[in-house]
Amino acid sequence: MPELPEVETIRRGLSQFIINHKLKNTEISCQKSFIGTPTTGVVTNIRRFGKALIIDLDNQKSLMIHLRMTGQLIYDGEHRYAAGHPSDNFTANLPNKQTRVILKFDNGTLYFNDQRKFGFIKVVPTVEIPNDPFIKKLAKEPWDMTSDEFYQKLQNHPKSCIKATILDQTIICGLGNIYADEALFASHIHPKRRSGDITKSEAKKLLQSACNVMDKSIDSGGSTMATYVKADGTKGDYLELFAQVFRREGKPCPYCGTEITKIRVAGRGTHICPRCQK
DNA sequence: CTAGGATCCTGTCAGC
DNA sequence: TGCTGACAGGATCCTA
Repeated sequence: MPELPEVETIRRGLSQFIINHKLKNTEISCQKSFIGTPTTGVVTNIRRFGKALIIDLDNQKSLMIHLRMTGQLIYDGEHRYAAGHPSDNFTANLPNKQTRVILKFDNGTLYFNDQRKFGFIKVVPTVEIPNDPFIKKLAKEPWDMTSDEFYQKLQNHPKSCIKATILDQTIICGLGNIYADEALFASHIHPKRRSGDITKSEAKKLLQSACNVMDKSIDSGGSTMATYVKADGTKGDYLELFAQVFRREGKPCPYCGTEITKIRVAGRGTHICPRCQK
């Protein structure tokens, strides 16, 4: 998905458009994508827990949205605001084949598109959000965790490789495949290292790197979206703004010039500088 | 309990 | 052209 920075970007953007506006109607074209009974109400707040987005309504209900791998939220009203899995849908005429749910507001329409149907929108009583099985299990986000705490968590999974460990949302929350690779590269840690072999100072560096790469992405989120909104259909390459290794296999490492390679770790495509990351 | 692999689903791309 | 397999910005379930 859309990892934490993308969801935060969506949260900030959507807040501008739909807070204090009424959700009037829901159209569902894929049952799997919508859990619970559609509801109506005025949006009072938009929150985020890790990669989950929560839209609170004034009727004690909330919409919990998880985009998983290919989810997108595209708001179309006076302005268009699109975020999530990048694709031509950001500027396409909607709804289209990948539109799974349409939320109609009094001032515009929010399209939930999701190619692979892994994501969902779920109606939950607002008070029950903290008890939702997914929300409940989430660990702290990197900014809220001390490096000692993080180090201890790694020690609890000594035999798991470090990449798998930091992708686990119950251990540290927010990183996905891109930011995991970027954070490991910035810390000069090879993704296949056993978590138990990570030293205290490496853990500290990794935690800081996780904060840094996601901060940087969140900071550029606004301009990224502006690029996509352009009427001429110009596509902003979101990754170019900050990625040092992700999807850069065959290109030189920005530090040492060694060719970046792509390997498989924890079942995921993984990008490393074979020289910088040991 | 852990760690790793299969799985959900659609679409695209490389290789024959 | 058409087919096939691999793979994809995530998380869960199953197995050993």
